[in-house]
Amino acid sequence: MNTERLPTEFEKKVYDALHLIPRGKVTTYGLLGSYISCRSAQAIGQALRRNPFAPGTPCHRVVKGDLTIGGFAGERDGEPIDRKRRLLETEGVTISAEGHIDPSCLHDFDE
DNA sequence: CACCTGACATAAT
DNA sequence: AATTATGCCAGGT
Repeated sequence: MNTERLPTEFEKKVYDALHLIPRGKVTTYGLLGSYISCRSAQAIGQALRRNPFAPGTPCHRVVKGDLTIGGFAGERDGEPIDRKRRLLETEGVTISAEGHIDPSCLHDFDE
């Protein structure tokens, strides 16, 4: 067994950043990347996609730079996305019918 | 709006 | 160990 790999420092940063996000708020991959000094949002998305701590890690609180839902559970559309949407709304995040998240729900790491 | 490029990390070969 | 392929993207043309 032991087919699972250990979480890397990079992933730890990503998960830790997620824990900094208060309930009812969301952040973007760009902001997260800026916080962990990573200019690649894709690497972050990959770390979230693995989500070794799921569902303990609120990966659904991360959205795209366009304030769109983005993807979830490795899916860019489908039911997972609908669940993510509902989850954010349940936590207090306002989302438009087009999938656009209210900018007031964005969380800043510098504060 | 569609497409390509750039930047970063992991898994697979 | 090195290279290739891929991945909840971002930004620019």
